[in-house]
Amino acid sequence: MNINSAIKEAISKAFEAQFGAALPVEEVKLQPCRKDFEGTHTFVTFPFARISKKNPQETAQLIGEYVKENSEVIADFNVVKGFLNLVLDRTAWVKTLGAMVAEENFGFAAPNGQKVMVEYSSPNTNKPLHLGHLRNNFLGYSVSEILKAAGYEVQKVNLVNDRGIHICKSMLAYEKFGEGETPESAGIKGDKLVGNYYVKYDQEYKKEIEALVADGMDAEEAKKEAPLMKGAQKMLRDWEQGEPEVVALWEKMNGWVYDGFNATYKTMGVDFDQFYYESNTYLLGKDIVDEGLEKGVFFKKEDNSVWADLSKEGLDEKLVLRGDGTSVYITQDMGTADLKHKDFAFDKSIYVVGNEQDYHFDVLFRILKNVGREYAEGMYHLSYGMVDLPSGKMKSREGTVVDADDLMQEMFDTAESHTKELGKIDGFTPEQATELYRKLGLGALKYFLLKVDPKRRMLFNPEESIQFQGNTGPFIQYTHARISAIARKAEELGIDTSAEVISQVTALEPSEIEGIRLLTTFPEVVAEAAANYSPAVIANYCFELAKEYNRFYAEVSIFNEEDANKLAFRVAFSQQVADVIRRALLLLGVEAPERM
RNA sequence: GGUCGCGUAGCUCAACUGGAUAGAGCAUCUGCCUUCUAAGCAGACGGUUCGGGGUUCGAGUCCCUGCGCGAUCACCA
Repeated sequence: MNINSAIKEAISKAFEAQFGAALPVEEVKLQPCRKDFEGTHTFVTFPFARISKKNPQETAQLIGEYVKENSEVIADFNVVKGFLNLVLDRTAWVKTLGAMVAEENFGFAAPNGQKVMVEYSSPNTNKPLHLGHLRNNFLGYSVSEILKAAGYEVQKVNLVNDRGIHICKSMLAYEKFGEGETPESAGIKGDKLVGNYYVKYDQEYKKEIEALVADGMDAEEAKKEAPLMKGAQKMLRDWEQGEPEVVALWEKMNGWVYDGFNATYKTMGVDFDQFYYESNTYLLGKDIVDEGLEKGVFFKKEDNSVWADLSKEGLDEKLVLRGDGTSVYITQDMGTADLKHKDFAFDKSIYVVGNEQDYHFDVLFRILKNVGREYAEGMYHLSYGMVDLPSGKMKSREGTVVDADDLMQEMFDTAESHTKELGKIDGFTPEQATELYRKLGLGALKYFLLKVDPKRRMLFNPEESIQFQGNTGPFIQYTHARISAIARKAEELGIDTSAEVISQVTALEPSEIEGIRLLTTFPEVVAEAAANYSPAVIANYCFELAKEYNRFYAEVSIFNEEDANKLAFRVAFSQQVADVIRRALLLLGVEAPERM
């Protein structure tokens, strides 16, 4: 039984009976009752006074009288101005819990037949992953899991930026200064090694510019004329021509980077169903340019360059093909969109990309609509804010980035020292302990990055940001571990939590009622998180549920309870909370330990 | 300068999409381990929701305006 729809139906009927007015069930909105009033659900009557033809207070009173009389789930009510507060019947709560326990995967929706593609991560292969990538990856993974839970078929994809001038810079620096170094010989991860040469390139390039300027050259000209810049550009041309030696070097170095990335992805706990590589897609999109010209949505300038005129939509003109016929960034994005749709036939296509590309995606989606791509209606740019450090923005070339591998390792170390300080490591094998530190450290980090609304930019202070108390991943994990201990003990004692037994319970504690009420909202929470592409909704829910459970845990004894029915009910309630916490955390990519 | 986003307790964030007296965590202070895990619980302290107008039964939320911060406005990706 669904308690929320039962209430809504009762209210809808009350409108019919008391006012002869129609109020469809879907239009009945309930909100949680404020703590200072008696009841759990509140119906606000102000918007409906028009329909009832009574003032809000009278409306609330008359509805209250009707539902108390006619609905089995409503035991009592009180009216404060236009607010109708409802007190539900005990047996309704008990049945509700029973129904949740019986339902497999409570809260997750049945398949809705829709397909959604989520693109995230999308790294450059010239440098290692950093803190900003962590937010991207955690977001993309979590949103994918949330969409699955909401009934979608999800395809996670990673569009790897594996070509271009920036890659050539690393390659050139390696060729000039590498002396045949390999990840094995240097003893570092492949992505780190390649990243070092990207930095090396920049250092040497700056030296060349300085030298040229010292010889009297203009600074702007020096940037163009520096041999390293010339060399990188030549290398890019050679690569595009398929020059065997350049391609071989490119393959070798990208191979190192992928080994490094795969290790980092594994540590992060993210995965992909499909990879796209820009080296395969960078020539796509030109057919769409032709198509747009034919349809008259693009126009050609005298130098043969092709443009989209978006001025009528409040934007500017946007170049989609250079005068020499070569592509720009948006050209290949247009082509890749077609490719993705051909591969997966999505109803929705999500791009998890930082907010510095808001304008780019606005333009891209409009162009695709203008050339008649119906699938463009389902495209969405999941734009997230940058992660700033106390020192300001992260700049990879200035070495102020927080490396993803290093940060995760720090988290594991911090989790280890916390756990040891608390003396909670008894009975763990070394392997189990390591596994626990991994779950806790990663849980703290993921939760920290995901609990904030994606579009907000956020501050990350390595010393202070990560805590293990309060509104944190480990707090929620701890709640789960506590309940797991209860479940183990109940198992040992052979507690019978069958529906028959728990339905015999004769009284409920306020914290049990509030806990069950929170549990009933889980399906709506999942749906809301999916609709808003927001893991923060799930995170906040987990915290609220864990907090409420901990209150219950402190106030109510389980195994000292003499009434066997109450005892069984509390065990069942606890297990249901643990189950929802566990599965909600999984939507964030966070694992819930059995012990900690 | 144009466009977009953001501005809530000392700090980090919520606020069910317009509902009641704006809530949590951290920090500070006070209690609670002989009882199922104290990474916990209870309490205190903390607010002109950036300023000013407006819309209505009701505004942190919507509209206008000013201020501040950020992003973007490339034949870069």
